[in-house]
Amino acid sequence: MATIKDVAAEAGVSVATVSRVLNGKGYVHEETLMRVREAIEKLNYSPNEVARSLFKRESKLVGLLLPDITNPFFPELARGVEDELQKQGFRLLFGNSDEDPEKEKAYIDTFLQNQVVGLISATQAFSQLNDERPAIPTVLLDRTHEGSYTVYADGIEGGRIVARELVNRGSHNITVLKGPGHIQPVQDRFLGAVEVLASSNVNFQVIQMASLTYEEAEQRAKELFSQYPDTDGIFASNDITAAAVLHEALRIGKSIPDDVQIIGFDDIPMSRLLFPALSTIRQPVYEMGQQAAQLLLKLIKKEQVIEQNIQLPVSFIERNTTRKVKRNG
Amino acid sequence: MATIKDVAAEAGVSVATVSRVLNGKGYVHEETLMRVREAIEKLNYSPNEVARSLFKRESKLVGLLLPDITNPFFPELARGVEDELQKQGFRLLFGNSDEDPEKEKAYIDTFLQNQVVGLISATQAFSQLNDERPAIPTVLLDRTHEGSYTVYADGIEGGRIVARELVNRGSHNITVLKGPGHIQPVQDRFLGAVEVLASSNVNFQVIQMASLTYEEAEQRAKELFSQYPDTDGIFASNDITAAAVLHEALRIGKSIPDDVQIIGFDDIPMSRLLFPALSTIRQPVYEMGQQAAQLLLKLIKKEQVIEQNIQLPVSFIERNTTRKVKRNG
DNA sequence: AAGCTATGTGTAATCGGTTACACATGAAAG
DNA sequence: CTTTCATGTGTAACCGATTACACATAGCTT
Repeated sequence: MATIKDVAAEAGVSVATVSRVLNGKGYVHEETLMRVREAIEKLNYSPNEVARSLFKRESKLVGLLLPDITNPFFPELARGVEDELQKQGFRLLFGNSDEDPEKEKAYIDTFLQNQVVGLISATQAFSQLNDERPAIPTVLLDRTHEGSYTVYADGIEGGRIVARELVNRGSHNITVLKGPGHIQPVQDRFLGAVEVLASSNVNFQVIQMASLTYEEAEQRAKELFSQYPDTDGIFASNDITAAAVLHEALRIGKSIPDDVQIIGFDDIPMSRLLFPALSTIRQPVYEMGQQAAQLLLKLIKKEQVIEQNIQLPVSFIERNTTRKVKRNG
Repeated sequence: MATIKDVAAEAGVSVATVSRVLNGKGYVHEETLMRVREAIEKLNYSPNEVARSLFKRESKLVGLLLPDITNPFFPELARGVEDELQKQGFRLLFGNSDEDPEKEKAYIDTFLQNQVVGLISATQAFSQLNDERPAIPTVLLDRTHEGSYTVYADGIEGGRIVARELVNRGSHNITVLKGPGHIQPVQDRFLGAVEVLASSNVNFQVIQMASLTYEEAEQRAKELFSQYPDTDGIFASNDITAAAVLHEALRIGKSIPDDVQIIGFDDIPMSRLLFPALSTIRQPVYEMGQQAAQLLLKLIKKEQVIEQNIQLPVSFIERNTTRKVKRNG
């Protein structure tokens, strides 16, 4: 690899001059400029970003921390972040933490050691790092935390919508599969749903889940149908859970949506491919990633940010696990 | 952030000594060691990886290039790679290229500028960079290229299995949705399937697709059923395509698998959740990622590698889009 | 007693950039 | 004719680590 010295020698100038043309700052004679450009071309030179980072004390890297890219909710998020950062020449250092605080810390440490200019985290553990938060711009994504910059979808409203739709479409006996309480956005969905259910004229019960994995959901779904056989409406907290519930319902011979309506949350790509296609709440995931990246970019450039917390709207996606609503009575 | 100088001052030694304890090489007096450790602890010091990289001329970073993490095939791959590298303290610089040579080049350039020690690429464009291949250890993943280190699944055998299963389970009129020919592993599946079909006593026809996206597949599926209404077996080239075909088949009232059998390829997570659950060829995706990482690690450490090309076996996953095979006639 | 070797530590060069500062030149201003 | 300023370029310090090399000390060997 050619260095700036090689280019300087080739062009017959000093390294300072080469650096000037590289960065387009300071005076450089037109002719010198040409010579340097030719030398760069000839040697196929491109500057060493590491040396640059060292001097500047910041890189063109951003750290992205996710719980698990394998969870179908996250690839779109990551893509939104990446597409937005990439435009500005930033690159992504990326890690899956599995919500394990140890791993989390290890990643953050090495990210910082690599002098990332910013951090985006969609992990719960991260948002709980009260003390010792990294001193660089940080945006929480799909998580919230007092005093942090955050981008998230309106989970409360999402939960309300689910409850309303279930009720409006005729469910009277609703079971909510409640996700782990320590995950804020999941908690919000639950709260929103309960708020509406409590003020509606329906029965409802809650089954607490320790995780939102397919495996646990399969188990809970069995319990659900044996414990509450009269359930005619289910809020599944996320689409993966909903998929498991849907499968179990079909397996035991329920007719969907006639016997039981099911609504998920997230609108991950597979939801439309389920059978029956899953009615769900759509979060604008890709856009959330983009917004987080844009917010981070502003923080990095120390531009003024108007909103510290960006909340994006959710919407109901009607598919075939809910009944058609009757119009005009 | 504290630097090595701060630590040296705190411990009353020179930076060289601190460096020695950091790297555990060279002589350090027991007592000095203690003092330095305490200073490190006290200042909460951790070495600047950028400065290290500059001097050593290599980082602890590996570049990972994917076509699109949003394609459900890739998250597992990425996870396999990451988990394996993470164990050895390597971090991932990651980019989606959309198979766009421009983007591809931009990513590779910046990866190199950041002095990554190795590269893993699952993109087609990359494997076609004949000249000007980066001079650092590189492993192609799910792609092949003469003279490169590669990790991939046995697509030919996978294609054969599909054809055999379709035929053995009673299809006589088979349509193959052939993926784009320039993607080697996709081509292999096709070749394997044709090899078996040609020597079997069945009719078959081929529909060429320009991509393997859901959108195109929806379109082609319509053509398929109108052009070849007698089709009773479909090889869909990947699971996403299979999902589209399956939906279209159900939409026009075909009974699956009685009227038409469908087999996909990849066994992405959604496949088991489709209805009917999709019979497919499973690639050991996570393991492929791991193997690629392990191979790369060996190349980086200049250990001897026995196989330049690692081919992993595929297997048939029987679910409900294929008919049960009759045993003992 | 002189010479070796093992141990322990510091000085300074180095990696490849950026930039403060000094200096030179020529044109314009007074 | 001196002063001033814009333009153009080079020298060298610096970012934060690593490491070659020099040097010092102490214990062994012969």
